[in-house]
Amino acid sequence: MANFAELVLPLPLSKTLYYKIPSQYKNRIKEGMRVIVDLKNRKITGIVVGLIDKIPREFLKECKEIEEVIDEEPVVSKSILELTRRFSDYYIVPWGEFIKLTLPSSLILKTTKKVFLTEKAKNKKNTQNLSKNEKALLNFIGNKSYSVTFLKRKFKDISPILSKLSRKGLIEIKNEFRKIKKRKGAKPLEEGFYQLKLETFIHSKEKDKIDEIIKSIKDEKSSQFLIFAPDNIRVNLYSYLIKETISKGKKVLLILPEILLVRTIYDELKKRINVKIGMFHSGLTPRERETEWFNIRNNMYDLIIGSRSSIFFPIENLGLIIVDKEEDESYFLKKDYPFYDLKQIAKFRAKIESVTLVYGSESPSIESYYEALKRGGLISLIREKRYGMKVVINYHSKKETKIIGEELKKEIKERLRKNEQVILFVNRKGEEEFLICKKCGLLLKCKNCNYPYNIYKRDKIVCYFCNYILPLPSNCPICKGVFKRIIGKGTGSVLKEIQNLFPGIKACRFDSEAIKNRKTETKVINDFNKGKVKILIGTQLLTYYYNFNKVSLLGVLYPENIFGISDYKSGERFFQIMTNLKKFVSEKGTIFIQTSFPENYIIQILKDFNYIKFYKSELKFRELFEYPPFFKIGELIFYGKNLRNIANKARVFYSKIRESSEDLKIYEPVLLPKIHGECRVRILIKAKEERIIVDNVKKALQENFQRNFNFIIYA
DNA sequence: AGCACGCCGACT
DNA sequence: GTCGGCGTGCTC
Repeated sequence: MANFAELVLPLPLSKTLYYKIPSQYKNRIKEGMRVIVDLKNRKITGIVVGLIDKIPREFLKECKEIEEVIDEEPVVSKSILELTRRFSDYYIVPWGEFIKLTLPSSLILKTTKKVFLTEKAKNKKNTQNLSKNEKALLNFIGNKSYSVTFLKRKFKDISPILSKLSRKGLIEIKNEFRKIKKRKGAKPLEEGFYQLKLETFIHSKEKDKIDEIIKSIKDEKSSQFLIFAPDNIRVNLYSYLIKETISKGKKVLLILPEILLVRTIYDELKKRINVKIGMFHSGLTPRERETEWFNIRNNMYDLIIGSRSSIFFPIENLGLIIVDKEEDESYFLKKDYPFYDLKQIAKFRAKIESVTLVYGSESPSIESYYEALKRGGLISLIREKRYGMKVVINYHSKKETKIIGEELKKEIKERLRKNEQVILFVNRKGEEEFLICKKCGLLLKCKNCNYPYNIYKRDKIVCYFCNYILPLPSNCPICKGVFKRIIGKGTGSVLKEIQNLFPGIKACRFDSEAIKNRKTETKVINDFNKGKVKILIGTQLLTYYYNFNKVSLLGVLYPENIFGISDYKSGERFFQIMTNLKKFVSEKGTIFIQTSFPENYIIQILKDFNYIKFYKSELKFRELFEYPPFFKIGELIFYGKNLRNIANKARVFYSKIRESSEDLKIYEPVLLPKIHGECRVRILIKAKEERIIVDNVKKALQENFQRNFNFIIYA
């Protein structure tokens, strides 16, 4: 029986720590269970990752006892332990931080600081010569206890009072857990047999190819496939694959990039497959998440449809993982700490659990297509049917103040005359209005994020990045010049212009700002499909929808906002958006692209909308400029409040990694715009192999850099 | 992360 | 003179 437990803590701490197992827990404790331990005088939740008899001698005397074992059953499965361990090592993220990602946040117990009166204070000893405020606080607390944060909110400037009272021994501040909940989720359903509805929508030609996938699932191989097919064909294939997998007694995880798609595909598959389907996305409340998490762990579902975080679900006996719309940027998580690439994790998991991995897309990322061609597993079901669709490329001068040019106006007018509908695509939401100084040309930007301020409610300015709001300044802070308003190019501005151009015609915005809930969403969709709304002005949000009327004109405004930015992926991104938008255009319809850069190669490629052609030209570009898939790029971002600190770290790291003898290209540290008031410094490292980047970054980081950086690889 | 220890500016 | 700012370092 083990005497010690090796624990991982949800902290940016790269080591595991040892704790003694009290005898009453020795029988019960297992790897993957949560425990409560004392760490430097505070209580935290740890995860057991190992049970051992002996620990290194030097730890013996500082080794404390585990205070409580929370779980009856492990919350982190063996394979998730393995997955997170390998992955945290790979991405240089503390193991505990990664395990934390896999659990519903409510399972990581948090302590709050609570204030109690000591016996001394209760007996009114030493309370005579206290200040008015101190007396008031003691009276307020009385026999109860309050959290420090609550008191801070209730009374102002309370910190000095608390520390004084505490020094006088009149109050005590203790760490206490919020209620420990031991929920187990719903009970699993009784074993039942589900009747699989058989459908015959798969053509024999396609069937041959997908039989390979079925075989891989059956043989428990971790092979990887890419299904290159339009939306409807992919969904058909998925439902076939899902049925086949489930009929072999295995489970399926289907990952989609957006909540909305999760709901849509859930509804769609529910109609087709008669099995227990679980749905999980970021729209669930914490309580719902926890329940669903336990339901999944308790084997309630055969198919789980979810967003990104689903990749960490404790699904046993998994046979198939599908990542749909694999090209979607949101799978590359660069917003919160730690950064990670969902597809990378899916690959690790597929390997560890011998699961077949399927990517699906109608416009695959260059990297995935390249890999599928090279390593096999490409299933191409794009029918090169000639569309009668017309692509018009129209020059629109940058100096032009009108958003809708004359030509486009004519086109729209023509459709309206025929009582046809129009979709206009703009890549910005809202009604942007910036402030520019007439005299010195200063564009007013947010001090936290460096994002230009927008005018808000006539007399205020707002940063749409961090929601920082300020009163509208009357003069330029630098030269005291007068501000001029610059109208932006968001959906709101387009709507206004459309309303001026075509009075009496009903037009509507379709972006995350205009579509705040499902009610407005369905209303807009219905109004459009019934023909009440003639012109729909939407952002990229449109690409996640299937259920719109086809239109005879799709207007694309300012596409250079997408392909024009200096990012090796921007061309690909634009082609993908256009592929997604194409589905809204009727066979005889027109795609009208209004741009200041009509000669750009990506615009020219749109003329015949051929993925293979696009792929070939893009691949050549990637090769020439040493971008993925030929070269991998490691991105390391140091962040923190104090720029001097971060700059130091970045400098030390930079000089260290430059000493490495390997074939690396290292780019000098660059200052990035602030996010949430934090400074960021970025260093890029290029090499042919991921491994070379990882190893060298690790070597250069060493122990002194345990936190305050994010690392991710573009592969 | 959060808590302790340690060294410099404004104050009862 | 002290209080308290946050920079640095450690946690079994």
